[in-house]
Amino acid sequence: MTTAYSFVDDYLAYLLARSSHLMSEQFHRQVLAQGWSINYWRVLASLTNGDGLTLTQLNERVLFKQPTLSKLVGRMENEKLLIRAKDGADKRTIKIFISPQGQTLVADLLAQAKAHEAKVLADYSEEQQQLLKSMLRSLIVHLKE
Amino acid sequence: MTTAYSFVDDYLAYLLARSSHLMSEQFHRQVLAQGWSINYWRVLASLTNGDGLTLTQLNERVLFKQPTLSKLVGRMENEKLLIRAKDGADKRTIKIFISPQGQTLVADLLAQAKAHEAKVLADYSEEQQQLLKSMLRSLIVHLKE
DNA sequence: ATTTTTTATATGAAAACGAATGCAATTGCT
DNA sequence: AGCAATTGCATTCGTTTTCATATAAAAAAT
Repeated sequence: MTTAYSFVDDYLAYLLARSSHLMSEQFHRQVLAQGWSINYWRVLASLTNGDGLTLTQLNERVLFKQPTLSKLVGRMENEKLLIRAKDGADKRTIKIFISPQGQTLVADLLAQAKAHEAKVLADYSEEQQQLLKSMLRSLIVHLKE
Repeated sequence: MTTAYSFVDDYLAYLLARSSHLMSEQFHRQVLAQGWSINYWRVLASLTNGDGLTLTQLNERVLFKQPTLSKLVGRMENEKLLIRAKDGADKRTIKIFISPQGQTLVADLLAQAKAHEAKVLADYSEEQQQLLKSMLRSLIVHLKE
């Protein structure tokens, strides 16, 4: 018998939720302390890789509900962090880009995020770090079916 | 060079958030389809192991903000899923128990949750499952400092 | 033994969220 | 081509969340 754990401590969904929560919380305090919102950070970080995403594409990465993101993007556009542009091909979609102001902000936050991650993972070997990440990537692919 | 990933795909906080989100979302749909709220499930699941937790103890497990949980517990008490009792020792604290109605509900949901987890993890070996979980437990302990 | 600080919970006002819905553009059917 | 079904995004409105704060009890300090 090796059931020394309570239900949640052996329940994958909970272990993921809890580790995610703790990991993000630490960094979020940093972001908040600089006067920025966590949601802003999440949107900007999700936009860094490409040249613009539609709202739907962005929503898939940023893990919000569509009305939430729609309003959030509106606010961020008002604050000149994003640019919303109609895309030629499909007239229903909008394409969302990071503005120059957004770029400087996100560059700063990205550096901080990497530094935070490095600090958290400092006690783990490179192999362990890559193993954990690759297991999570595998799980994500698996869950997307 | 092995940088085939965008920032977020190599960022642990994101991998955790995304896998957590996907893992929970599937089960949450089941819960919602039965007319129950996700937050109810989370509270009940977090209460299964002991004989009552104080609000603060419960809050640490359930990952909400304190006022959120306070009101949530109030609602759940109104719906006879929980029992709030003043604890003798410290007159400030309340102790929260699952009611008989709550017990039958949570027993049902627990079985479903375990079945869901088993289904998701079916393609992974027992060793892989335990490795992933133990890595997450380690990370959680590490993040709590 | 007071006073101060900290801890545990509750609550009110304001903000955010999300389900439902609306509208417009696109795709699929026949 | 014409009509139905679907997709992409915005908005409304009831509910939930949360920040700030209140209250009361316990612990710490003096």
